[in-house]
Amino acid sequence: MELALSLGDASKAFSKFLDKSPKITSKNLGFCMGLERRTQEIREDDDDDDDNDEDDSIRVSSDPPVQLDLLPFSPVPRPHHQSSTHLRFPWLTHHMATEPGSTTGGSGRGLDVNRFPMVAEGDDGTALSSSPNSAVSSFQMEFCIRNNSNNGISSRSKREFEAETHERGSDDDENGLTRKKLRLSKEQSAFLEESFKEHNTLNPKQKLALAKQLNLRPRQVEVWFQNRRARTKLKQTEVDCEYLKRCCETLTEENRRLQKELQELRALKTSQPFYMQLPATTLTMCPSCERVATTTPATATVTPTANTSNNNSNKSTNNAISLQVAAKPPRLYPFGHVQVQPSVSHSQAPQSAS
DNA sequence: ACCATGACGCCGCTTACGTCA
DNA sequence: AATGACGTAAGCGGCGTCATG
Repeated sequence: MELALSLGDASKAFSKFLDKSPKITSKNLGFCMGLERRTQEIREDDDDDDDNDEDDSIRVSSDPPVQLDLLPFSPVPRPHHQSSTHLRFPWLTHHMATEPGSTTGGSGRGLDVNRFPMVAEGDDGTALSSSPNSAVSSFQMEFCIRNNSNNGISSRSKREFEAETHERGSDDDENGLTRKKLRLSKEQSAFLEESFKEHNTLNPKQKLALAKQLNLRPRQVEVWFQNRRARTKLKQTEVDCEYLKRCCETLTEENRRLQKELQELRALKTSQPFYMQLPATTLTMCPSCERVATTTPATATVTPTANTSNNNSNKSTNNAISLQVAAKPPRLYPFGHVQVQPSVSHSQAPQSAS
């Protein structure tokens, strides 16, 4: 049995695992088990107050057994020009993104970040704002968008405007000594999410471009991506743990079943008269695990071999029971696109002689 | 070729703050 | 209004990598 357990960088671990097991293809990922219905949804979208949260949630049920087919984690970075110029964003669709003459500052994304003065940047891209955590950026962009599209500010924006105005005032009062909590606007977060979908890491150019477009400091973009990667990893770890837990449960159940079967066979062997022990059935016991495989000339065996690929344990133990599990939990990278397909579960694998 | 050093980016951990029930 | 849980932006230190001398 081969299981890949990774609580660290799962993607690397599993890719290594799969690389080392070239025969383990998607066809072999037949050890199917569903992740149990979790009380906490696996949510890839961190947007916390959208009404359509359910659309962004991944719900995986354990019944009936399902096979989790995974979109391959494809960290292949696209060329920057692809990722940064042709995105469509819902809040821009009708008003700005489709307007060829919109004042985008040449970005083509339709975010009018020039309505308000850009945060001055130093040579290294660091904003030369008076306050290290100046809150000008977040509101500016939202104000631009809403003002552009609605000719007015929503109540939320108004509230934020007042709050931020207050913050700025206090910021000036305290000369930026206290750490101010800057919450990115929904639009900024969505924009960053879209970028994260394209590439979960940033090169300096991309970082600067994003920062300019969102009217954020490059450091903020960098931090956002770091935190986003951490969140993704955390969720992936949760999924991995859940998956391994289910693996363990299933294997325990399988072990219990086989032990019971072994007991029955032993009882049968001792209770049968001597003359019944003809070579019609051959019992082979693995010396290490004391599991029994029976082979009859014409029928199948109790060996629930789930994988026909050559493996060393099979060779070393001859007819020992081989339950090979080679699968991987659903990958969330880069953005949790998990396709859940009903499939034949392991419990439905050939178990003819039982 | 080898080594020391600094810059840089990422990660893990942590803190501080905003939001919500 | 007070409070605790939770999410998240941001700080900090460590580590690996790379370029340079």
